[in-house]
Amino acid sequence: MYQRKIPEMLDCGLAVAVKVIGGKWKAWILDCIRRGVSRPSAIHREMQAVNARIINLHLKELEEAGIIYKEIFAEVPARVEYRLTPVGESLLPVIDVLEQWGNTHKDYINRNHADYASGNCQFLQQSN
Amino acid sequence: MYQRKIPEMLDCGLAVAVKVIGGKWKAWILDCIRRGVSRPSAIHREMQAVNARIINLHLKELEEAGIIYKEIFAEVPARVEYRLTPVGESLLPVIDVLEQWGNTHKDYINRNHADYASGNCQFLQQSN
DNA sequence: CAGGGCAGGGATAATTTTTTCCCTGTCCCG
DNA sequence: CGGGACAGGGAAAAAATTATCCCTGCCCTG
Repeated sequence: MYQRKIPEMLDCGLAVAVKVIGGKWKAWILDCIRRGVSRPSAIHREMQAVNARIINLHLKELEEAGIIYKEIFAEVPARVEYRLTPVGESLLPVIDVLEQWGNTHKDYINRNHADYASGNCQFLQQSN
Repeated sequence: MYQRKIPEMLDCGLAVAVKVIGGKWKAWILDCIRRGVSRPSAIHREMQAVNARIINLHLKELEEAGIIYKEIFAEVPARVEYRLTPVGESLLPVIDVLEQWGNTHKDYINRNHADYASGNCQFLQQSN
């Protein structure tokens, strides 16, 4: 693990939530697990675009946070499945809220971004 | 502005939402503005811990996304106030949900993190 | 035995974000 | 005029995150 040089402020609820869900692929991973795509190799297949190494790192972070946990079957060969902890379950509706807000406003935001770049933003005050 | 080398995937609502709210200090800034701390210098005072330069960068990003806009009063000396756009307003309940989830679970998460580090995590399977 | 799926991680690089430092102006007050 | 509040940004660094490459083992199948 990487040793932080600047301490985090995890006393604020928002900071904690963003920390947990804010990783680049965390939400996607959680969505996989929620849908039952729970084995590492399955998740890797599902997320072709993302390097397996990184998915593992994110999985570990989610595990450290207590959002998911690992079930290791004493089979041969050993099988691993990730599952949501209760707190992980409680995160799902939050993700849904984010997802829904994003879907509702993503066009606006992307358009605004483009307009801002070209100076056409509706909120840009004219300098007269 | 920094020129991205890897394109973003902003078709997913969740990615957009995280992008908007995920910056290190964005939510804090939005909270300031929501509470009426709307002038740059006032925000800087409120967020002593954070360098003014960064706050400005975040403000610009929020502005580009169309979450806030700048009102420049033609006074002398020029006065600036940031305000939430309608879409920015619509983000507030989302932030509240995040904040509330975080506050409810931050102790668990911090504890779990510590336990995980010391091998005491309730979800850690024992290797027998 | 050769090859492949599976779980996992070290070392290192690339990219992105955050931070620091310091500069430009304008204005007001004393 | 000197000092300070105000709005803003360039340049470069440090820090953090994400990405790439390649390795270890175990097992199974052919």
